[in-house]
Parts: sequence; C-alpha cells; structure tokens
Amino acid sequence: MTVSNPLEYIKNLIKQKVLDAYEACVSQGALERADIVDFEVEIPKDTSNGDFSANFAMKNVKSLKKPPAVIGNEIADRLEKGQVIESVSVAGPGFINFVLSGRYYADQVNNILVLSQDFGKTDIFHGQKVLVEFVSANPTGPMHIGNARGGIIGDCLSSVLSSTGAQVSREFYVNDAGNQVALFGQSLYARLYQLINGENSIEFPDDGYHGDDIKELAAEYAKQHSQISLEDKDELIRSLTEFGLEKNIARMQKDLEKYKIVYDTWFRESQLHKSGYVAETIELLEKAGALYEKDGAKWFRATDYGCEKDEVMVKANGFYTYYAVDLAYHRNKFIERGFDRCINVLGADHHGHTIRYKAGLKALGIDPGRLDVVLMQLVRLMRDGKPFKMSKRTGKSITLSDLLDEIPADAARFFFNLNRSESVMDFDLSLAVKQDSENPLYYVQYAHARICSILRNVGTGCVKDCGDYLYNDRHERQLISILSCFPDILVSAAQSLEPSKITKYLTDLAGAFHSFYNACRIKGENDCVFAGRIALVLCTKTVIKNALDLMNIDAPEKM
RNA sequence: GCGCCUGUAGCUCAGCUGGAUAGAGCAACUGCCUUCUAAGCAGUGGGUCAGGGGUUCGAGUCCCUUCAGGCGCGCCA
Repeated sequence: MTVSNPLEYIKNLIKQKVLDAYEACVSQGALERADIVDFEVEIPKDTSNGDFSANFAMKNVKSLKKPPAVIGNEIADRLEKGQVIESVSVAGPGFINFVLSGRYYADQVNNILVLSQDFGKTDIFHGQKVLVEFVSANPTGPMHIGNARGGIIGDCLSSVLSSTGAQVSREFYVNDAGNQVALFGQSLYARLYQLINGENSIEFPDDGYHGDDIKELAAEYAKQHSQISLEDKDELIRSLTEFGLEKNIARMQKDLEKYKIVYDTWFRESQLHKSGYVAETIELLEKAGALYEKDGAKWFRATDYGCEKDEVMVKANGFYTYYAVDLAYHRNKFIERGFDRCINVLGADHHGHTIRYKAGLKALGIDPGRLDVVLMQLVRLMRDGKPFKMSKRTGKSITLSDLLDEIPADAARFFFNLNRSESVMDFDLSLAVKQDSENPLYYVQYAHARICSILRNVGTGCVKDCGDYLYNDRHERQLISILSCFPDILVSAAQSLEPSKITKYLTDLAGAFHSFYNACRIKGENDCVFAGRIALVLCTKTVIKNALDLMNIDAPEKM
C-alpha cells in the first residue's frame, strides 16, 4: 500500500487514536462524555518534545471541566501503542506528545521509494481546469525585473497546481491593441521620420516611448523596407506597429524561453476585438441593466457590485476602456474556454483591479470566487545597497534579457521564488551577479550532487527498500520527517497560491540531508545499516529531484 | 482624504491559519577534511516580534488604535 500524503495520513491516524482513547476514558469513567472540540495534530517546533503533538487537552478544558494536564494524562494512559506509536507523554500546558517507532520511519522510506517520481503528487484539485495568467507584459517594450518575478511565480504556481491534480494552462495575455499600442506606433513613426529627415525634423510625442529600443526598431524597419513613404502616415504607422509588435513579441517569447517558461497560449487582445467579443460582453451587461450613459460615455454600475465608484466601459470617443476589454477577456476564459478557475499573477500596483474584475464577473453572472488574484509586490532594484529607479519610459531599466545574460536562468528562477509574493523584494544587482555560495540554490543543488557522488562511490548494491533497518538516529529521523512532508507542502503551496514554499522546503530538506551526511556514515557499515541508509539517500535524491523538477531547475549530478 | 500591502536578530527572510524556551540563511567568532564532495557540518554571540490597548487556558499570529514605509484611487493601460 502506498500513501500519497503521508503527513496527512499519520496526523489523522494519531487523531483517531486520541479519540479512541477518549472513548476508553469515558467508558471507564475517567472523563465525562461531552461534545469534543476539534483539535490539531502537529509537528512540534522543538522535536525533542516528540514527533507529533496533539492539543486535545487544552482545546477541551471547558467541555471536560478538568485541567489540561489531567485530561492529557488520562488520554495518554489509554493510548494504544504498537506498530506506529512508540511512546506517549504529556508536557507543557497539556500537549500529548507522540514518539513514533523505527518501523514508522522505515515505512515512510519504503513508501517514497515505491512512489518515486510520483511522490508529491496528490489529487485534491483533481479534474479542475485552471488557467494561470502571468507576466502579460506590454509588447511595447522589453520586459523588466518585475516580470522576472511574476514569471517564476506564475510558472511555479502552475506546476504546483498540476501536482495536486489540476489541469493547468499557462497563458500570456498580449495587449496588442488599444491606446498603448497606438502610442507605440506613433513613437515608431516619429523615430523613423527623424532617422530619415534628421533629429529635429519632427516633434516626438510627449507621452511616447522614449526608450532606445524604439529607435532600434525604427532603424531595423528602415533597413528591411527600401521604399518608405512618409506621406501616407496612417498606413506607415499601421505597418510599423505590426512590425514592432511582432518583433517584440518574438523577443519576449525568446527571453521567456531562455528563462525556461513555456506558455500553452499567447492570447491576443486583438482577437477579442476582431471577433466582436468585447461588443457582445458590453451588450450582455446592457441587457442585465448594469450600464448607463453619462457625458457621452457608457458606464458600468460597479458601485452596485461593491466598488467605490462606477467605471467607464465605452469612452465618449467610442473606444472601449481597458477595463471593458479585460472583462471580456475574463468572460472568455470562463465561458468560451470553460475554465473552472482562473488565477492572475499581478504586480501589486494593480491591486485595485481585483475588486473591479470581481464586480464585473458578478454582473455577468459568473461566480467571482472562481477568480483568484495573486498580488506580487514589486521588485526594488538596488546597486551596492542603494535603490535606483527603473522606468520603461526612459528605457534605462535592466531588462530580463540583460539579467539572464548575467546570471543563469536557474539561479534567477530560484532567487525570485525565495520570498512570498506579498513581500517587497530588494534585488541587488551587484550581489545577484555573484555566483557564489550566497545563492541558496547552490546549497540545494550541492546536496543533490553530493548524493550522486555517494551513490557513485559506494554503489546502491541491490537496495530496493530499507530492509530490516529501523531508523533510530535523530538525524535520520529528522530527514525522514522532512521527506514525508513534501506532498503536504505542495498541497499547502497550492491552497495558499504561494509557490515560494517550495524553495523554503528545499532549503530545509538540503540542510537536513547535510546534517545527516555529517552524522551518519554509509561506507563500511554492516549490511543492515548500509541498506537502510542507502535507501534513505535514494529517497532524499528522489524528493530533491522531484522538487527541482517542479521548479524546472536542473538537479546536477556533479558540482 | 479613502483603500490595499508591509513592519520579526546587524542584513535577507520563515513562522505550518492561536500553541511549548520565537527559527533559518548571510555577516562575526570557535572548532571539524590521511574515511562516502568542506559549495558542507557542529557550536557561540545576537530579539521589547514597530508602539499601545483588547479577546483567552495561551497572541509574532485574531480585533481596535497609533507610528513608519510601499502602492493604488483617470473617458491611461
């Protein structure tokens, strides 16, 4: 028998044993019968107290009308020991502490060996069709460091959700229409004009894109088109825009690929316009009576759905607002493409969108609970401990492409997934470029390489499981406990939409392995110990590999 | 002004949805390679969990409040 989530399994088992013991207390008159308050079985912070602890006694002080220490002892006296539970004690304010047997630890190891590359997978979100949209940078310029963070959060979150059984699609939403794109075209036109007729021949639009990438695009266009007519401005802008967008989109795809992010779909905003889907969405709102006209514009009664103010959907000039298009896009995800759940990874500067999206969905008759927004605080760029501004406008920012020229994709992937997304992140360039032990990725990868080296040196023999070995060393037990948590970590990461739990976990796991390695020898030990420890090393290798695979980071055999 | 996020060791951050003496990494100091990878391990020092109230057996965690920082509040996207 294999257990996909051993941590959950053992917690439930202990919980049941406690309840059984309580029944025994009742039938023997030691405790009165009462409605039991739900309690938790947890791994104590300080494992010298035990492998697991239950807070049954404290939770039920009121219902059982006895001090927690008394309740704890009555329960502990009647707890059935055996294959799994080695000893029980009561400590502190009334915790019932459990020490588990060597057999239990051996079972954990064998379970992982059997499940192998499937260890970690669960089915809590089985069958759920999920769309994760992330990065979605404007195709009007290069991607910045913030996109690097959003990229790994979205990508890794997608993998985490897959591991829990969800059917996940990764999507990049390409804003290839609208005001920004028009401005992009005008900027390109101005640069091309200047290129042909001189720097001061035409005024550059005030709110245009000032970056050097625009100049480069214009120059490239000039090189590829021998006949350029500046007279037909509209046609030229159209052509330039198309040229620029395709170049930029292709470049983003290339950069993201280098960053090891592969999308299932690159969804273009323009197709929502072409197919009339935006218009259709507005009509639906109209029919639902959620719209009204004011000052020549069409407004959505967002205040009826929990927002602070109403929103313009169709501007007085007849164009749709960004919000209207985005709402149509979300309707498309849920209705046209049938996703059960959609997750957007957004920069924290967009946090105001969340409530508006949800309001719009509600008005369209779609349950807003099906949309989740992961807000990611922005990355603050530092150099030598001092912050410096980045701006797409001035074009002086460090792009994702620049970054990946400096540091390996794996290091960047690990680094940007180190902190939970809600925390602001300082990114010190001078530090990140250094590829030394300050990067925690190497700590983790080193553990894997070290394991491979051990296996090369001592061989695995014919070890298929841990044999008769019972794990009694505290380093072994600590390592096994952490290994067993892996599926539960993935579940927790999926539920909280927080993929940084994986990097945290990997660091803990690597630490436990390094400690074990220093405390316990393998080579030269008798056959029984040898088999047991090789089995444990194999497990560790499997779990590190599974976790790194999940993050799409290389697990090196040598370092 | 209103709203969202953040405040934990010198620095970067965890803290498992309320549990035991608040933990890691980096930096500092002390030990450990003629034995499986020292990119490692073991140990020491370092804290008013921003401040103040409250809720209860019990608060870094929940509520209120003050302070500090970040970000939003366009017929921009």
